[in-house]
Amino acid sequence: MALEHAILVSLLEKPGSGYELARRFDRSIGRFWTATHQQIYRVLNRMEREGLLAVREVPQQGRPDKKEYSVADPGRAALSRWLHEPIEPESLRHDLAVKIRGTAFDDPAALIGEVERHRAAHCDRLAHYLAGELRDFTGPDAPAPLDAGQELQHVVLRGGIAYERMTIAWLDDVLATLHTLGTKASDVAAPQGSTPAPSA
Amino acid sequence: MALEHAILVSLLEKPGSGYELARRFDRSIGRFWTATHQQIYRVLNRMEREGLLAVREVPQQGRPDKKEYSVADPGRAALSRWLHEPIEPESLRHDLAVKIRGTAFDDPAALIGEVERHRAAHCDRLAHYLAGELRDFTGPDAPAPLDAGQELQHVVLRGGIAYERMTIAWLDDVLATLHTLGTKASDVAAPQGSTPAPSA
DNA sequence: CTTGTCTATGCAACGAGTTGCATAGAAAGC
DNA sequence: GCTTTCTATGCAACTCGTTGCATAGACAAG
Repeated sequence: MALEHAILVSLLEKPGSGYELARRFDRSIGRFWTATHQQIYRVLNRMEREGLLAVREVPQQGRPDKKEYSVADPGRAALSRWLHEPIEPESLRHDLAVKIRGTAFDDPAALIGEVERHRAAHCDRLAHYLAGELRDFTGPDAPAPLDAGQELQHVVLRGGIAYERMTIAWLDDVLATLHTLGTKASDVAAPQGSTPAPSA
Repeated sequence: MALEHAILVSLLEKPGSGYELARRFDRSIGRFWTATHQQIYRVLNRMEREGLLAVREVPQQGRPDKKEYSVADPGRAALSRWLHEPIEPESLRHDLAVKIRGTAFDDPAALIGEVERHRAAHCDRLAHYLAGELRDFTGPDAPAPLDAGQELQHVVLRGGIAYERMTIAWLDDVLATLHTLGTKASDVAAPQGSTPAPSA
């Protein structure tokens, strides 16, 4: 279970409540993992039961009390053990790629809007990552010599930036392909079923 | 549920049994999705019950009989409906990125082997994709004018190629970072717990 | 003064995905 | 003769992940 390890890393970087973790996972520049607050609360409870985490009730005023979690020694040991285990290179699950191949059996032009939406979302993320990089690592307000943790966060962020740039370029390629197919529209695989293609 | 849609696309491209689907999902050059045979059999059964697929028992000699699935009209319609729905841009879940950030609380040098292993795996995949591209799309044995389905498969494959190239370059960046941190080893975040760092 | 948003936590139910095991005939290698 | 590998399907049990709902006080906008 990698969520467990992601939580350990995040809590080592900075202790916090389930709510705060959920927001970090949502909005963190390093955005290397996603999880809903439900999942996080459930895993936090389990990890606390197993002694991996320590909890501290923090009373607050003007807002509900919170439970601040931090990593206990067994949690640190568990993380260390995981770091020394080999893991499998991840396998992609890319919905949009499924849609692109699926559009061979539908109207290619109909996918253009969707691809453009995705492209815009990836441009947003890229801008967000670049702003974060400037703020935390390469700008004038960044700490002068970065420590090891910051260097590692930076290299992960560079990965995110490279990913977004690559994806945007690929989506441009996809759009060009869809436009080309749109012009010579009629060589779409003939639908055998309920949705006959209007022959322009 | 995107597995359902991936199965529809794959069966439209070519009908086949659960076993064959599992192998396609495993080894397909387009490798856009992963699933175990268990999951595939279960979903195939459900989709058949729902009338999305048609089955044909195919007796074979020298090997067990198989059930060849193909897409029925309602399945085609379901795919078409899904293609016209917007989907969210996928969110990454990158174990290795978690490990990289986690190594701030451990020995950075210990991760080098792991990262090299991943790099090698991505190089293999890239070689595999490039071979497939040459065979199916750009080489002398490829069909001369590609039809729409092939163009779309090609652009998805180009995405896979771009992803692997980007990843390999990023892993080189990661390795360089880890080596740099290895030389100035002692500014690792001081462990507070059970694993004291050996000061080189 | 009502609606909506933000902080903060959680239950219940469901769906997605994994792991281990079982069956069973054919072929290939040791 | 034995083990392993390949084809082919499936059950059972489990964990992981999502969705909908509930609570509850504080604050801001209309």
